[in-house]
Amino acid sequence: MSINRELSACFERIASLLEVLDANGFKINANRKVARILKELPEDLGQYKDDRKGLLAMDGIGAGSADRILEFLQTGTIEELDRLSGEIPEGLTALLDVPGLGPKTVRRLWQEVDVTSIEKLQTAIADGTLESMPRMGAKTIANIADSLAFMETAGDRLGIGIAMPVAEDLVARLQALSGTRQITYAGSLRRGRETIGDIDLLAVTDDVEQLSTAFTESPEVVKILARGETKCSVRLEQGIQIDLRMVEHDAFGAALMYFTGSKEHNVLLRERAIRHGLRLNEYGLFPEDGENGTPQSRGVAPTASDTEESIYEALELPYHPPELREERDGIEESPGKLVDVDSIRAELHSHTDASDGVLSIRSLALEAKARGLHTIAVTDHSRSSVQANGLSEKRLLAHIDAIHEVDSELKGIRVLAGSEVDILADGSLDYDDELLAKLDLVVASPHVALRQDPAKATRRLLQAIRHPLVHIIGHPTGRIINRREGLSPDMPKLVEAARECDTALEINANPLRLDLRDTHVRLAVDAGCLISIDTDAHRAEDFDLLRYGVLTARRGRLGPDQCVNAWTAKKLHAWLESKR
DNA sequence: GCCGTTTTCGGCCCGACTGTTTTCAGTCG
Repeated sequence: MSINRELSACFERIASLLEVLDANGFKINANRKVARILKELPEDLGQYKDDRKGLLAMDGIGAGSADRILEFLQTGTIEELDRLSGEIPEGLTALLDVPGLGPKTVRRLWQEVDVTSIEKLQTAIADGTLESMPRMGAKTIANIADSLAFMETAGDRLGIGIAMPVAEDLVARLQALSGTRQITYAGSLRRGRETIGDIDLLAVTDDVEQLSTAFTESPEVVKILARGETKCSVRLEQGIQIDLRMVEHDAFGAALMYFTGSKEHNVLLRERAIRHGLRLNEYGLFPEDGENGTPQSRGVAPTASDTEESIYEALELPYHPPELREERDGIEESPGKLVDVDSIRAELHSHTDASDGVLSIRSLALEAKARGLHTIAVTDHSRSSVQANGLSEKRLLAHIDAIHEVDSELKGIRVLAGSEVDILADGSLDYDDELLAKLDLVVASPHVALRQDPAKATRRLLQAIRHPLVHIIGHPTGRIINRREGLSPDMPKLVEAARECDTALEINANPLRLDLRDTHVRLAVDAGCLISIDTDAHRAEDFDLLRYGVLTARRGRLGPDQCVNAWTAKKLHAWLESKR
């Protein structure tokens, strides 16, 4: 585990321990916030060992946290964490992960019936101990038992590539109901996060009963978690939780903003509203009149509510697209122009049946042309990728000729001869320079030795970035979401070298990869680095994965000027030519 | 614990639903 994740886990644990000890809620939140900051930090925390000022410069890290981070970097432990851990039984905080159990209940379980672990909780349910507790009725106990059973089967957060089709399918079906006027997904899915905890739907309907019934009785629903006047919540067989909120048409913008989040973004907006003498909730932005009760219930007319744009405007803020509503995104800075799916005109990383794809060169090119691209690069695997049927030098030479032949036959699209060349463990490339120079485009990617230590990985990738014949570094870390952590190179160093050498870093759009990840993209964009968004297509439908790469790019604030795939054919080809 | 466009002290977002109670605490997002 990287030092960043390790430290983040320490602060997360401190927060949980404080929570069970019933400490000040703001103090708990402050620790959680530090945990999130450290988890997302793109650079290695090790470099802050003697840099207290650098730590304090991060928004959300104060003197207390800075000192604890330094303590950990210098001694490997945090005294406060050890002390808190000593006050609380070992397995107790694990109970906080049980849906429906919060700190108050966990504390009561511990102090009243000596339940201090998941195992003891199961026993206490089975032998009836739980029933002896006040305010612990049959329904509550049944819900806890159900949550425990659910936890045994539920795995990691859902990848966006799984969640998006589920959400779109459900939205389409509910949209078709006669009473549904408007329905869309919100939450982290709309923000384009790489993984999703649950799916949030937001709807305007003339028939609450019809929509609620259709939703809760969908065939894939295995449990109804809640069903109220404005909110329903269900769990699907895949273990996905889906919340449906029903709102009035006039409040759709406020509700969409609220349920899109992030929570932290909402808090920033609300705090700003208060400073402007306003009050923001999911029903609208209201003037603050000092009266008790919610403004919507008292019939106060909102200053803005029907669209997100109108609310940002009323708060005198630039509009923030959903992808830029994370805690790390300030609210005052204008996001500027971002890439979108329509602005992508070139695919620079794709495979044919010559290696591990399924399409012929010609079919692949026609697929690209049908999608309005002006350029497609065929980049089959190199010789070391035996598992992917990588091409020997001899096969590659013949392949180059075959690609150029298709290029000369097809009108309306340029078909480039490229290769996805392995970056070997020592940083050298899988073909010699003479052969690489014959290619129109070289994508260099790591496929093996993905557990290298960070220093080695950094040297390895720097060597590839600086190679004069390399255009793009493909999926730079090699991570697979939820399955493989991949390399942890010193990203600021890579980004700096990439900028100097005019080498692009790839956002691999495959939802299992999304590599570069959003925080790395941001770092690269800020450094002035070139970025390539590619689908790594192995079959026709893979071209549709582009959207996930674009979402990640937008989360990193990538504009069309720095995205080589958004360039005109002339500009793109000139850049490729400059490395020949 | 963090922070400052009235503050270095005193704030720190807001509402829905559930279950167990007879008016609300706890949890969640």
